[in-house]
Amino acid sequence: MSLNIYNTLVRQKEEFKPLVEGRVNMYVCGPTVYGHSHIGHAKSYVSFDIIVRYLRYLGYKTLYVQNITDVGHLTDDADEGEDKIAKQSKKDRVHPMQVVESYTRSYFEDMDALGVVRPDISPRATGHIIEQIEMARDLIKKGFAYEKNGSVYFNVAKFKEYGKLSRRPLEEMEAGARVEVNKEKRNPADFALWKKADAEHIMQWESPWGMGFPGWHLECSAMSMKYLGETFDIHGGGMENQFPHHECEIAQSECSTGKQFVKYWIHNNMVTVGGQKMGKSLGNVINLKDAFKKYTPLVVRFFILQSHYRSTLDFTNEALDGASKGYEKLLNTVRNVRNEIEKLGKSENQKNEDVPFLDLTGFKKAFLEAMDDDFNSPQAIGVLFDLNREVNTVLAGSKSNLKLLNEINGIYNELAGTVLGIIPDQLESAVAGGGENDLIQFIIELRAEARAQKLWVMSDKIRDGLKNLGIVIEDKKDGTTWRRE
RNA sequence: GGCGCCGUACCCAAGUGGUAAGGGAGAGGUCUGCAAAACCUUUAUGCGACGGUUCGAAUCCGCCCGGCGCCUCCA
Repeated sequence: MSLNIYNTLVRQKEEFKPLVEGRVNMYVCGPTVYGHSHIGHAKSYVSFDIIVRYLRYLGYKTLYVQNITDVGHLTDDADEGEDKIAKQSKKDRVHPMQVVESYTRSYFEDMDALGVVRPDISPRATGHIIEQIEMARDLIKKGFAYEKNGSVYFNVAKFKEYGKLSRRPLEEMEAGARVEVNKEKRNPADFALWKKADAEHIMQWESPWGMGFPGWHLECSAMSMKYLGETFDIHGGGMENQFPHHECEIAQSECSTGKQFVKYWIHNNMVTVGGQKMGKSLGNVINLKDAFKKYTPLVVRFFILQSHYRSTLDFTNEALDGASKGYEKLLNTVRNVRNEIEKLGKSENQKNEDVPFLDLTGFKKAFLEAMDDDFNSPQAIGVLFDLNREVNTVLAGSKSNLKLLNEINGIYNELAGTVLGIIPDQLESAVAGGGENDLIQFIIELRAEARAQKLWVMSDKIRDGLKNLGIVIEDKKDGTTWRRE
């Protein structure tokens, strides 16, 4: 089977064929850095993270570009209102660039915690003003844009295919339905490539049309094409950006180059909170830094991957708690496999005889088939749990050997680790030595003696005490193991 | 008003023509000094309602009900 991707452009799954054999150029709309990241960012970037991870797993040399928007988004309409970053800088009483810097760091901090692999290039809009001006100038020269009072607008009427992504025919759009029509525009649907800046506007640059700043949509076109070429393989983003953002990107890019802009458009769905849209206006935005206080980042990641990227994800404590338990179950098995490997590695007895049969190849195949089908991570995780059950059975039995366990460990590392990114780098081992671990091991030995003498009150007290310290004791046939909660 | 999505057990969630994955929770059992973990069994003749197409539909078509999103900044 081969990789199939749901392409918004054609509204169906298509077999993935890169423009250049063995290579993938991919761009994803990044965050506007004027506040801490929220769970919506988490869903989006975790989703695209497994797409990048899987493409790389399949052997594609993947160049992943994700912008940082540090200027240009306005609070109301795309072309009106206040600059959000400028607004935040006034509120925090710091320079806009300081706002941008601190929230950019915050963003990467959160994404790192979620195990999101960093983009190869994270271009900033303010670092590409020249490219944006150049593109606007080119579009004027080619007759697709016009200047009016120091601002530059894209003339939507000049691009017949406008609306092909979002399937909104221009003539059916109600002009000024909710936003007052800008008098400078020839057509209400025209959008700004460049905006004239007032004197008090802090972030502004010199241009052929006077002092100003770039329009919202321009940065993504200018930066993606700069690093990925005039036509590239994949462009991703949130569904809410299909219109107008991505539509405008297509219009300005294809008019500028005369070529197709993007081959596959991938859109991820939104997060809801208690069934309601999450948004600033509703005041129900959940920041990641807050969410992480209650759920570890990898639980959040696992929770996200347990639903498909094109489905909405409802963020509730009940659902998170369920995911948390399931995740722990999966991790427990991986931990036990590793413990067993260390233990067997040290012992003389390799227990080679009668090794149970485990169809690891079959599990791997099922996993990959799920991922091939438009990155169906929930189904892939289902396969992992099927495998889990059989591995637990092997672990509970007396028949296993190092070779089999190493193969099992390899599969977990490959599928759950490399592809899904849900196994932490550091998974404590109860067998490995080291200061605190030795101490815990010593306490467990004391308890073993108490148990040998049937001093149940004492042994239970030790168990409870360790539990209160976050250390869980498990008595097994061949001894006691422990793990941190 | 225009465009679009969704409705699967108590909760979360795959499945898009061949007879309901997986996780959580619940019940019973095995193991255990007791726990915990793990394993086994069990929990939707049923996939919002009603019609239709088909040998066969959760899956396709129609209609209705309910929820949500976009059209305005948002991942």
